This record gives sequence, C-alpha cells and structure tokens, in this order.
Amino acid sequence: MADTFDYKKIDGIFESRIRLAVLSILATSEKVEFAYLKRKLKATDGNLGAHLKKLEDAKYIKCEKKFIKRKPVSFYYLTNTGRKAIESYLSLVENLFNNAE
Amino acid sequence: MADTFDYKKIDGIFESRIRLAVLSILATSEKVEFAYLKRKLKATDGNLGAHLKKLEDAKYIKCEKKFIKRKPVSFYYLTNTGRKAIESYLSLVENLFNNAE
DNA sequence: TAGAGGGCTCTATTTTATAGAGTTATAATA
DNA sequence: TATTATAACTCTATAAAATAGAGCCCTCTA
Repeated sequence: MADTFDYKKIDGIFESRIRLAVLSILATSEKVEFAYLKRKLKATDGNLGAHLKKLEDAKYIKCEKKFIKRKPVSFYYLTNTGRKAIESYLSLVENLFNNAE
Repeated sequence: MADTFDYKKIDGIFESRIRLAVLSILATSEKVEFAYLKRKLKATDGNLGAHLKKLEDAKYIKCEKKFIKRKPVSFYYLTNTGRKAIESYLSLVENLFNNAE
C-alpha cells in the first residue's frame, strides 16, 4: 500500500460518460460515421465534435473523411493507442477494487 | 445492438477520479479517517468534503463520528449499496468494451 | 462553561461540458 | 472553373461541476 494515491494518474479521458460511450462504440465496430454517433448518442454537433476532438488529440481515435453520394462523411475509428488505453483503464479499475492500493 | 445508447444511464458518480480513488480505498479497507483520506489523496478539506458528501448522498458510503484522544475523528466506510454500485460499474465497463452495445 | 481542534460548510474561482449558430471544405455539375 | 449543396466542424456563450481555502460548528475535556 503506497503512502499516497496519486489519483490524477488515472486517465482523465475516461472521466466522461459520453467519451466512454464513444470509445465503447468504436471498440466494438470497425469505422463509424459522425452522423451515426450523433444519432446513437443523441448528442448535439458541437458537443460531440468537442469530445471527438479530445479523443483525437489523445490519439485514441482517428478520423477519415470521404465523400459519399456527393456528401461529406467523417468516419472514426479506434487507434492502437486507444485500444491500449482502454485495456489499461479496464485493468486499472479492476485492480482498484480488488487489490490493495 | 440497441438503436440508441443512453450514456446518461452510466453511473455519474464514477465520472470523477477522486471519487473513484475514495471508493477504491474504502473498498479495500475497513474504516478510514477523513484525515487519512486527505493525506493519502493530497486533497484539500473543502474538495474532499464535497466529494464525500456526494458519495454519502448516493448512499455509497457512511460516516461515523467519534472522539479519539479528545479529538473529533470521522470514519468513513463503504455501504452494501456502494459495494453493489462498484460491482455494477465494473461489469458495465467490462461489457462496454467486450460486447456489442 | 470555556477552550481546543478536526472536519465541515460556504463562497469564490477555475475548469469543463453543453448547445446551437454560423463557417468551412469538397465534389459534382454546368 | 465557378457554383451549389451539405456534413461536420469551429466558435461563442451559457451552464454545470470541481477545486481551494477561510472560517464556523460541534463535541470533547477540564
């Protein structure tokens, strides 16, 4: 049991349910469209865009822009970094509640 | 795969690293003092008190006040509700990243 | 009933999330 | 090559939440 518990070392990206939801969707899909995420999460453009940006800045997801039927479409997908971050968070949370800290 | 993903159903209590840390400490200890939590987490009185209040309001933890060596001491411990909430969160997070949603 | 001190509440400040309007970028078409 | 259309983004303002710290309150002992 360590003397102090530096909780700020816990990945802050997961400190948000909407980002958790986005990561969950991307972890269990190939590539998904912005519009799909928006519809599924019932999120507004601005809010969803802001959270996607945070996830991109963290390099947990990437964006690929295409044109389909004359319309711009943004596809998002999980990176390896993102997948590792998810695994880390999962095992961290498991350890938090099973092991001594 | 559901049509929508109501991410607001995810327990918001866990949307905070400091609360996660408090729950973790309580889950792996019997009863702990306010001063211990404060020292261990390097938190300020006000901030720690506010988060403990949220956890108490959610009935995840309880407080027991005693006097030891003339000094007031607050002991905190996890409730059954709290333990169940932790288990739910754990399995939810596991499912989020392993199953389809 | 006065004194002491831990832990709380309260207030102010900072940070973060959210909503929605408006802009931007690109491909097809004329 | 200029125009048009539109999804997705950026930007701005608002709301909500976390944080810090000063000071109060409560219960003990003497």
